[in-house]
Amino acid sequence: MKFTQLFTRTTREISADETAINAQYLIRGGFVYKNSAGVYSFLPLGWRVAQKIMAIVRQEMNKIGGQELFMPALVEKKFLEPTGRWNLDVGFFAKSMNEKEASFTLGWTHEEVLMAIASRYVSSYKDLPFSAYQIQTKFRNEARAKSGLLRGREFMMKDLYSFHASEADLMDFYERAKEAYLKIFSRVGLKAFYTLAAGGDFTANNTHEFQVVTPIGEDTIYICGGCEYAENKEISNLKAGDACPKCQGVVREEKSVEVGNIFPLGTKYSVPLGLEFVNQDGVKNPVVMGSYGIGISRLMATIVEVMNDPKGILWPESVAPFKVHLISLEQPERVEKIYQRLVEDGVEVLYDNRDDKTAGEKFADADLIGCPIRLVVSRKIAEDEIEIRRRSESAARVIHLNDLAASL
RNA sequence: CGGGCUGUAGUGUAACGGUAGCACGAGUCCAUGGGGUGGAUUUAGUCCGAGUUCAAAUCUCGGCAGCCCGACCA
Repeated sequence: MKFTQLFTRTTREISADETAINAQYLIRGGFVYKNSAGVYSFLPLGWRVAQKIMAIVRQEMNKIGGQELFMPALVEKKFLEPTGRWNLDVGFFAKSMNEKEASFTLGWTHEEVLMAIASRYVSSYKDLPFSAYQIQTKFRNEARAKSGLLRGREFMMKDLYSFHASEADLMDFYERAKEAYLKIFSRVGLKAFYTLAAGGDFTANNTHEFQVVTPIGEDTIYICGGCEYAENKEISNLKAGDACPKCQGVVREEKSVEVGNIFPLGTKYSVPLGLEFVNQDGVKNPVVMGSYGIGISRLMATIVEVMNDPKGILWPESVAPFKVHLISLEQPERVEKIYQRLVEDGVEVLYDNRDDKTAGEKFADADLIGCPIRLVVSRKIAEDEIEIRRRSESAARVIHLNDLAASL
């Protein structure tokens, strides 16, 4: 991709109201456009990042047997009434043109919807277990959208639902989902703590959240410095300095962002909705369920919150919009050749080919956009050389062009 | 949803109730070319609606929006 082909542009200034680092850098870099508070468009750069995150999530969900599907955002009243979630004051109700009362809400979760689908196909224990997921836009009428992409009214979420014949089978899958989640967060460069938490509107049981430590987080968690056991303050009796209930290590308090969660729903929804299967003895039983969420857009924002410096973002290579940010300061013909060769080698390159920007501006933009590797071509180095610098490093070094491929 | 603060150009700011101005940005052109360079030139604004007034960015009321605190919260 050539910089001059991008229809977006970076900006130096941003509204003073934008206090969250993720909002500042993502907007300034041209990753997202803020349509309304908590409502964002993903621009070409941001969409590339989102797609990379989604690809990782898909890979890990597929590995544990998740089957991807796609459900409607419009959810009719009939789905949510049986579980008492129609009037929960969470959704945006779709405007109805010819009835006084709205009959659709914009989906903020999809247990009921998928269960309606599943009921068409599940009748026997032989139909279980299975799990299905989607990556879709969710809508929640947040009383207070804030912190950039961290708390939106509209956001991207991966929601997976699992269906089982027994509690034991659910918990077996629950463990595998946990491992898959930890893998996902690790792959996008984050350290996530598996945290015991309350279930909110989803289940009366305790559940688990995946928490990433960062000052902007809205949650408070207690983490053991020894075994990394963690509890959310909302259910915890711990306080900083306490002994870990698991290993007696010292517990510390941290602010954190909930990037994912897993709920052992059990039969909470299958009972009211009548989702049953016949077991081997011919007896009807409610399906045992779990649900598992990852906020894709929140995850993207969290990565920015954790990986940045005063100049901009430091994307991990796994989710960076491009691996390489190539800057031409002079001799565009020469740089063009390098660009073409990198592209032919399958390297994702953002080539800053602008001829009306100064070196300082190009460097500043490269730092802001945050691709892992910066390459610079200029008169200062020999024809067969190129300058390389990792975004995480302060100093650049000059290498021979023949060594370029091996250095990426 | 309660409380607080605030709405003037993309950003930051001025203007006694009396001509909406400045800087930066952005666009164009020229020069420049290793950390946001210099010059010329262009562009763009009083959140919306009522009211008071000869006259409203300014005063009043009502909306709406944004930010912060709290409550809430996959």
